[in-house]
Amino acid sequence: MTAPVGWEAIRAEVLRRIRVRDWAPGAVIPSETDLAQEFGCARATVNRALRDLAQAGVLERRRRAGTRVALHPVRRATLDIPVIRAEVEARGQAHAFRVLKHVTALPPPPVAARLGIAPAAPLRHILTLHLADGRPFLVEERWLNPAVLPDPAPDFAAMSVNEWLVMNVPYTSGDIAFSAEAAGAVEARALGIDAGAAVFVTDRTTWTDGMPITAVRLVHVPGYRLHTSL
Amino acid sequence: MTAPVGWEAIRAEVLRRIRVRDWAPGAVIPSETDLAQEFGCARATVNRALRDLAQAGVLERRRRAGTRVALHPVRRATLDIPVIRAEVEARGQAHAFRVLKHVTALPPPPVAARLGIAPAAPLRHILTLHLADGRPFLVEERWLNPAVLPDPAPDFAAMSVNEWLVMNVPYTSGDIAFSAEAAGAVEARALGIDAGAAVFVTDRTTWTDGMPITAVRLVHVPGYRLHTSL
DNA sequence: GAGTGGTCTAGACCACCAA
DNA sequence: TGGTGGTCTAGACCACTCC
Repeated sequence: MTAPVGWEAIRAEVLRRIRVRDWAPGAVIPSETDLAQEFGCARATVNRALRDLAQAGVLERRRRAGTRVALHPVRRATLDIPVIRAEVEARGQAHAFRVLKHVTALPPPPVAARLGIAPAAPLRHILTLHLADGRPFLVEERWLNPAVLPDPAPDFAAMSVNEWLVMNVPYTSGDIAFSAEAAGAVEARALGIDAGAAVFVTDRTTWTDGMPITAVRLVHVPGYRLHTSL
Repeated sequence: MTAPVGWEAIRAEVLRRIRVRDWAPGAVIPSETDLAQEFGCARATVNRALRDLAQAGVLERRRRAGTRVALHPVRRATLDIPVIRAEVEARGQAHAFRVLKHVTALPPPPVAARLGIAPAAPLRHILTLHLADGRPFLVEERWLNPAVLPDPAPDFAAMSVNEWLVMNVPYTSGDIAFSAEAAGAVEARALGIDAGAAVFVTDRTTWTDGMPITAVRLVHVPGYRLHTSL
């Protein structure tokens, strides 16, 4: 065997051994120390390769117990979630948006529950239609915690809420859910489609340091596909 | 300032400086060497923290050019894609499946194109209904390259194709697309829903070393949600 | 050419946890 | 309690690329 050089080569070699069943699913593989000796490199280099594979879901590592080949190989894919404007422009289309509605109101109970706030706390309710080359792209329905807004509130007609938040309240934690739903009347009219058409929906809720920021629901135009690679 | 200890503390401190606009989007931050000196740690530790943030999409790093705060903060989420059986069992439900159809046939041109093979090459065409607690969960329509099957072909009535592939053809590369569609007649009948209902669809194509393995289309029962966190 | 990040080394200490 | 992975160090060389 030619000795692998570099942590990527070691990763490739480890993958090869898994593929050819040299190391079977569930089996413990040699320790970092042993592999470093076999490959003729420092343990840190082996560590780098194995850590990468563990993050990818191929290996499971536990102190003392050692490193095992994952029994139920969970494929882990990464999704890029860009600003809507960037997503449209990445398709080579021109982005524009129109604020359809902007009020302060009480959120419906499910939204309040998702954000973890009292249902009696009023939030900004903003409905935005995003356009790609002038054609409807998606409807953004957002409930926004007014506490994150500066005193002279930003002009959401100039910069979309989506973009303002990303630029001004960075790195929040949150969760996302994707689903397929039948378009409601409001969304259908905004998107120019028939009510009841199958639409791709993204529900996102974000916090920063435990403070709820926003709950947003993106209703994409029919035909939208969310892509990624393994 | 209390000196951060450990690469995670350094990552947190860097994030804090970005959040408070100490380092603005697009701006170049100090070099690893400088930060290591400031934090009183080795450069490798700073490197670990910055590399992690770059992978998360918060920073952009280029040799010689230095490290910049990302201008268009792309959120990067990771999706876990388990075996269907594991996904059902993770909900605390019992998994079962029925093979509805299993033939050798020519794939429709779009499928052949996606796999990158000649349209005249026959593939296995397998339609499987997956059940959760006895109720329809999803329909799996798969086109499978027969070249990956061993000579006594596995018994897909005992182990689903999905699971057999994951256990026997590990770590392929591929791509995934998610979309919302109106249920077709066949899928609707199998899932026990009305044709035209909005269904969540996963399209996955996988290769190994450039050899096409399979193209699969998962049609989920209405109400299915794909979850992840940021 | 010079300065950046990318990587590797040889060694060390520590947290954890199965035996 | 010993062996494992997790991390850190201080130093080094290299690849890349902007100037």
